[in-house]
Amino acid sequence: MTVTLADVAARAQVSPATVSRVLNGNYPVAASTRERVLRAVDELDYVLNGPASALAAATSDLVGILVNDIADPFFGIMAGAIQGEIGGPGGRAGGERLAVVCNTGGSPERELTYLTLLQRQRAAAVVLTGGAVEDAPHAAAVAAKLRKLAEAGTRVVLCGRPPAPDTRAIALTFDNRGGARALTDHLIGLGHRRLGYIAGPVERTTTRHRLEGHRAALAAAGIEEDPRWTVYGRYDRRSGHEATLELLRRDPSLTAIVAANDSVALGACAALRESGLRIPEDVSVAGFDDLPFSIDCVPSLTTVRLPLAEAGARAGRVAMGREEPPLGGVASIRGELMVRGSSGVPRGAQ
Amino acid sequence: MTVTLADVAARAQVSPATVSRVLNGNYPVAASTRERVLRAVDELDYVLNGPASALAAATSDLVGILVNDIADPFFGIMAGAIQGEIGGPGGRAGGERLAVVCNTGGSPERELTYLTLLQRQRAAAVVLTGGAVEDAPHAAAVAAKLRKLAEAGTRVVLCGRPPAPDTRAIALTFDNRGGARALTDHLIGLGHRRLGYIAGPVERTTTRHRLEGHRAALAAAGIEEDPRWTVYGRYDRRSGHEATLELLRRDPSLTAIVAANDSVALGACAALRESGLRIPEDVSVAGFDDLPFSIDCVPSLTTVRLPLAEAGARAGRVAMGREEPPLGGVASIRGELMVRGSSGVPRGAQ
DNA sequence: AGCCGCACAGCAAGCGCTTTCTATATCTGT
DNA sequence: ACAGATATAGAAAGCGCTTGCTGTGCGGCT
Repeated sequence: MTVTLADVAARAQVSPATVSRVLNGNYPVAASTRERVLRAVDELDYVLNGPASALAAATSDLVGILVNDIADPFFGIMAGAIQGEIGGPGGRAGGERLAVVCNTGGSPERELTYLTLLQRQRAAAVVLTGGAVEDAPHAAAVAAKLRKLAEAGTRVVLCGRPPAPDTRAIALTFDNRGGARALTDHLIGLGHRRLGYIAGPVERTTTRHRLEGHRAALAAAGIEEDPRWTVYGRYDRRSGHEATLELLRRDPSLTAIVAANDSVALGACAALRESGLRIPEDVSVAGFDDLPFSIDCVPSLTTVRLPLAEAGARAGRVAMGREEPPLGGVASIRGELMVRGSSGVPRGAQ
Repeated sequence: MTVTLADVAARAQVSPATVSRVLNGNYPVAASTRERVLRAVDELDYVLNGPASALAAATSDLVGILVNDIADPFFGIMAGAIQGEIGGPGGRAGGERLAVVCNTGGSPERELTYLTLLQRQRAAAVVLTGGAVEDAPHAAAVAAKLRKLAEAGTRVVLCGRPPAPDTRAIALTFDNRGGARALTDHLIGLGHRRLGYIAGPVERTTTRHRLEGHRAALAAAGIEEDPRWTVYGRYDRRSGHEATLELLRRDPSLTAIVAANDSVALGACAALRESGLRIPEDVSVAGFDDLPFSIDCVPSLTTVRLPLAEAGARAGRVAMGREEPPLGGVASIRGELMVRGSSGVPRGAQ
């Protein structure tokens, strides 16, 4: 039925062992023999049996990439960059590895199940992207899983995610706090004193860190925050739209709205416009991440650029052991404030 | 070192066979025994060895999803929907399958290599999304691969991709031609007579079909097309930006620009604005796909909505054998014209 | 000339699981 | 109470590959 190593061996008149060695190229084989084998492989259209190979060699060429939302370019860009370095077909790496991205949908259980599935497949490496969920039991479960993966020889890298203590996982973390701080500092510098904040889901680290940075800026400027100024939502445009209307209802005198990310900011812009408010004359808007579309918004979005592709590439290289992990296993990656058209001097402050 | 089935069996005082049956749940096992086994599994923290299992059972629980560009929401949305139905962890499907998305970057070789890799892993199913490359040798190679996959028992589904003849692959195709026709008809109906077209990469089916629809509309209206009105590019905003400037240079009297997709349209809008042209007063713009951000553009984008999530979900179900494939193995999925703010009556036509 | 070492090739023992076939209780019906 | 059916557990034969160890022939060395 299906062609096996033995068939190839028979055809090439060599032993299965030799065929295996030709295919893996990690053992001396005479050129003439090699050629004969390769010809047989070709003629028979032989395809290695991955599971069998993985079983015998006790390793696999699978690399898992976990993302929260595959439809969100934030993750797509990172995943693409990681995959580019993993090798995958065409990657600059030699060995062919199957980089697979797994969509957790932000659900802790799914995350855990995927990790188990990857563990089951004896994945060569795993990269977890995006913020973690701040639920103690879950965090512990994930940490335990990561520890176990590491023990089994799977390299674990966190990309854009806070370090996981007591784990051998390498962490490339985004400095969300610092970026948010710089962003709000900028707004305050323009003269804003009443700033609404549209946060992401409460339980996520990213949400908390960005909010903390925002609040640190307020505190530093001596602005007392009104609890009505913060609304929690999701990381999508719809959430930004709804939250903005809510914010406007609570305090129509807001002069700026800081969004959890660019998509949310986009929704916020739409809501403001529908409410008859001009950006930035009436209300300034700021996003986070600097996704490709941000520059094309009208007005273009003031935001914090996160080097997603670079971070992903680095994570990929580290996962493949092609780059030294940062000292201490943790690196903080800074964002860059991008001041654009959506932020301006508040009305009245001239 | 690592815990195996045998260890669990020993601990539960049963045979390995019994443990396997408990885990797979496809053979009667007494409740008391099952419980004992499960307890042992738990205590030992046993994780099944995927490769070994796949080897013995001659099937795997891997499902491959091929996308052209993982950073593009067009693919992200489809991939997410497919994955949702594949089961994956948390999916409504019971069995846990590892849905993996592979990023081909639009490269034919990568596509082929990924297919081989999936064949090597004995994937349970493969879903190919997005347009195909119109290169005869490559198309033949892909068709051969798909045939081989199908022979090996892998279910093959094409989602948003033209049918592959001589293949058992199920195809859910987008009616790009029809959608483009409707879109340009709309523009012509508004009074436009000089329309620029920003196409995608030349060699892609999607590009050709959309362009054909556009031209069919022109022909039906008796408009003779000027070759200067078409520029080929890529499916991203940058390409739209550049192409628009080029179009404007070639013929400043254009009153409308039809873009290959929404991202391209976004870039086109930016270029027009930079050129001091108003949308739609001076130039109308139209996109394709209706990605989430399209409605938030300023003005909001006239485009053709493609039911990406629905199509993906359906493809996923078909791939899992949970839904009957369409008659003849091919279904055409229509888009819906979304008339919004970016298209209007051309200047002078009042 | 004779011996050692090297460069290859083959043997065979698993890797950890699934599954067919077989064995042993435990029922069921009359 | 006994034959036949039923339910459940085990033995063992692989699945297709990798790899440590064992041959074998050859050139180079003294």
